[in-house]
Amino acid sequence: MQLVERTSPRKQQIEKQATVLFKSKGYAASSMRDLAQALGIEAASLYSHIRSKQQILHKICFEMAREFFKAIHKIDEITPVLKLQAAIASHFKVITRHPNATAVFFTEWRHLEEPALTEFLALRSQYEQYYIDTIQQGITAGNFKNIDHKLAMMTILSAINWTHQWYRPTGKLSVDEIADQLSQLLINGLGNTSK
Amino acid sequence: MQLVERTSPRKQQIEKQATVLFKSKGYAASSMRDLAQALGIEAASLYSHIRSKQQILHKICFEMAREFFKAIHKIDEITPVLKLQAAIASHFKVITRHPNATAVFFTEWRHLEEPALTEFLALRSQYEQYYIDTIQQGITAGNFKNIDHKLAMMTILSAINWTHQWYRPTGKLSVDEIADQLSQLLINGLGNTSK
DNA sequence: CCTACCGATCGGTAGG
DNA sequence: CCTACCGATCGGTAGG
Repeated sequence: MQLVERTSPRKQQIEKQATVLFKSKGYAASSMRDLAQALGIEAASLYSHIRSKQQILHKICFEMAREFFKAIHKIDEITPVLKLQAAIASHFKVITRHPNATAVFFTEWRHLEEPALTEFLALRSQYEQYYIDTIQQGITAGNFKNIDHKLAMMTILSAINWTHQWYRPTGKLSVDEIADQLSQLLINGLGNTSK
Repeated sequence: MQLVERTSPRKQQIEKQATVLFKSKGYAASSMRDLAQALGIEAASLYSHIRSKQQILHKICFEMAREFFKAIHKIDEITPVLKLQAAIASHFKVITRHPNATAVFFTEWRHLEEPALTEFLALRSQYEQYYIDTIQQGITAGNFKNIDHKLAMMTILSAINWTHQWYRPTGKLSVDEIADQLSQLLINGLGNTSK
């Protein structure tokens, strides 16, 4: 007796291929015929496994949203500096673990149809609030400069999110080295204060 | 006798409206019928003024590329720190002056057809190289920490580029204040070193 | 998973 | 700037 609804292997395969396709061509420019061809079947056959093109996008976006929230929930640091460092590292690692899905998440979410779009934006705001709060705490505690919270949050998140554009597992820097250098750059700056 | 080829007002109007449309729906999801409707004419009538949908995208992307290069060419600072500060401020100001066109530039360039796409990517690399070189100079001079050049360049540019997502002329921070805080955050970091 | 097909919409042209 | 229209392609369904 199977109580948990499982995703069939074929469905997973379709979703995975769709993720690759959406990433490379964008959601709107990706056709179901492109997707079917990549899988070696007819377009009509896709609909035995999936409901619609939109549903695939929905799944990608909301699964990634969950991954980002999970990353934050694991953080058990107390001081603002350590919290922010941990958040930067965890967020970056979600991107490295799901390079295609996070790329779609970042660039294609706006093709979500209502009410999913509104729900998605609410989740994003909620996530951003964690960073704003942490920055606020750091300013109050005297650890951070008194800088506009939203500007600081946007700067930090955009820097991490942009890694999906250039990070390659085969690059010379390891995942941990990039996470460290990102934290270092964002928290301590590029300037050399020892001189 | 008119030697310089001028863009007719109607053509400009079409391109401006297309920029707004491409920004809000994305290039692929924007139809020429959408564009015509926004202008109160029939889709077929657009082609008296413009050659194709692709040509409009091409113009937007390459005009903005020129704007960004112009911003850099004006910089006459000598020290790496001042050069970088000036570059950040100038780059951000191009975004504030062309909020719609830069949004399309950032998100829709990948819908350029060859050979324009390859040409565009070459321009982008060339532009990025200016930042990499400046960072390299700063490291050599001992002004900057010894951090991966490409990572630093990507972090800086992504932070500035992302401003198009949240900057509003009606916000509480002025253009100069944002430029200052961005430079401050990227060069000196969020951390409060005075404590 | 296929064949056959639907109505809708696409970018663009002909000709005025 | 319009009417009329082209061939191509779209997401998706019916029925097996």
